[in-house]
Amino acid sequence: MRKGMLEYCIMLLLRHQPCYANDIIQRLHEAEMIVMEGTLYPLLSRLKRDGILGYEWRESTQGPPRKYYILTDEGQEALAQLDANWEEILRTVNILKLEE
Amino acid sequence: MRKGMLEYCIMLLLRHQPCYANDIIQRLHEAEMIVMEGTLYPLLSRLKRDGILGYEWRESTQGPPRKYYILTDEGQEALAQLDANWEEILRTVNILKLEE
DNA sequence: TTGAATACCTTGTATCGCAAGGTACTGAAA
DNA sequence: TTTCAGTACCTTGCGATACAAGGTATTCAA
Repeated sequence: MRKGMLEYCIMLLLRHQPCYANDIIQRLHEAEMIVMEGTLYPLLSRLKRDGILGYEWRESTQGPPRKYYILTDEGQEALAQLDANWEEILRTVNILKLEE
Repeated sequence: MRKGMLEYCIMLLLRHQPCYANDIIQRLHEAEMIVMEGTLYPLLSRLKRDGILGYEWRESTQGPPRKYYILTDEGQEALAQLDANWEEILRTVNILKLEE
């Protein structure tokens, strides 16, 4: 059921501050959503390719450098559309739950 | 984004009264969710095969007989689980939307 | 210089939803 | 009585998403 929600959640997460993959996994985990590495990396690459996300390399104190992703302006517009979709799904489920 | 939501919505719809395919399409449409025939029929067949749904044939005043589906007892239990999943997704999105 | 930790990425598989097309029953018009 | 439009059910092929498993590369300390 979480299918398709991941992209929305990641865009919400990256709308204000940049994160690299392990940040994202951890912060989603804190928000009670589990995501696998093998799911996340291809998704980030796709969103970058589509212009939704940008990234910059940053040095790490320990280990190799990290790719910090953040939402682009185009991504902000796409996020507004997803917000609308989410509201629609909320309405649908609420209507169905209230029906007898 | 609606991926995986369809199954939940259909189970909500069939928890109280039986419907056949066109009923389901129309009632989901009223709840602002569009679903195609080619999506619905395989999904109903799968849920039947998994014991989530049952059906009975009913004569129609016009046209061929209809398959009226309804949620089984096992389906009610599965629905309770999906309700819990849905609440979790609500929590996740709310947490992410409130973050700065 | 070797190994553990960290980080990024790829490949193969399963599932879901859609578009397109097909089968079958009914009743009314030609 | 034959034909046709309407209704209802179903299948096949395709693209997209998520996961499991495995692979590559960098860093630092033993």
